[in-house]
Amino acid sequence: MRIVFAGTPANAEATLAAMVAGGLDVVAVLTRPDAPVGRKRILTPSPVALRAAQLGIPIIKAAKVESETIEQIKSFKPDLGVIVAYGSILGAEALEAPSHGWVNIHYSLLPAWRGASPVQSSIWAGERETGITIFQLDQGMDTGPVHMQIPTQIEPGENSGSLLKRLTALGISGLLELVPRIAAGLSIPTEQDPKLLVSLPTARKLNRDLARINWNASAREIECQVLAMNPEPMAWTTLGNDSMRILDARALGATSTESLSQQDSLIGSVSIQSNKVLVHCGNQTLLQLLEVQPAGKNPMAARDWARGLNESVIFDGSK
RNA sequence: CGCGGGGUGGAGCAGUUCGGUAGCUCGCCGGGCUCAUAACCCGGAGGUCGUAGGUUCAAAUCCUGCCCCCGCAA
Repeated sequence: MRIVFAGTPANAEATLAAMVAGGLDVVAVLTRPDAPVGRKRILTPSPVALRAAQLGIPIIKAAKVESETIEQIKSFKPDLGVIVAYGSILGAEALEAPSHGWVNIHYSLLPAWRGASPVQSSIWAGERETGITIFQLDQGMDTGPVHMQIPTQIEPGENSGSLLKRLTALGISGLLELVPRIAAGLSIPTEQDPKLLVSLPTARKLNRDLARINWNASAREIECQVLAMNPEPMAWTTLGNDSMRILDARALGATSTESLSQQDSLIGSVSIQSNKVLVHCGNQTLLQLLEVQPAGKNPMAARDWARGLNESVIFDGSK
């Protein structure tokens, strides 16, 4: 099987590397163009582009897959396309470029959480199980027929970064198993339930506004939000004029609000109890901060942050 | 030249405005108290205050150059 691989970020890069290491014949790589990165806006190739270059695989860089790009793809005479977080939609013509079409590794159990942010969305929703789905790409948004799925538990306290790593590994093992079956014509994908495709929520693309913490929510809801947003775009709140990122936090059991003073029970107020940094959230719940990052500082343990405080602190309560 | 914050013993901070030989909360080491402890008490080690130069009797503190880290924005 001559395979064209499309992808852009780190998890796609890991998948590409594993495919090659696993003996798959990747004849070309499609990735997004170099993009400015960081404060200095240094033009940087995507992780996939860097890996492909290292592996000596021809690279096609394109932001949109249009006629010229499609011709380039076709010139490699691919049998199958594999796409992982490429970052752009493939039209009908592009879908037909490889003779067996494209398969996509999606990081949820479709039809749940189709869309741009399946990993974050499932954590934010507080779900306990997720997984990977490898499906035949069609023109819809993650609506194609499913080749295989591998479920996995979401561990307590697991954030999007670590979950994505695990799902990437699952996707790789699934793909390495699936490709030979596709080549042999043995994998017959099953259609997704059309009713569920419509009724289940989609995983919308996250942005900074969605990552802002509303302390009126319950501690458990905020915990899920914090874990979902880590590492991107990272949950945050404000303290006066400065922003502060919350990297890790846990909702406490419902029992510990009693010892708080009146003032400490204001929404968003921070108090210290037996070495725990607690924020009073909505519905009489408490969130224990574990790791934070004030603007301009490096990430630090919440305890360390609290140590340097001179006065009582109240986060801005709502948006 | 996008905007902004910051570099002070292992950690997080104060001190810089109005120069005068380093402080707080922890951690660490030793000892004590305790049934016990992340609690408490006593003692101790550890810092050329990012770096280079300048001003001064004297610089963490004032002036200049440089390096590094980070938030926002993109």
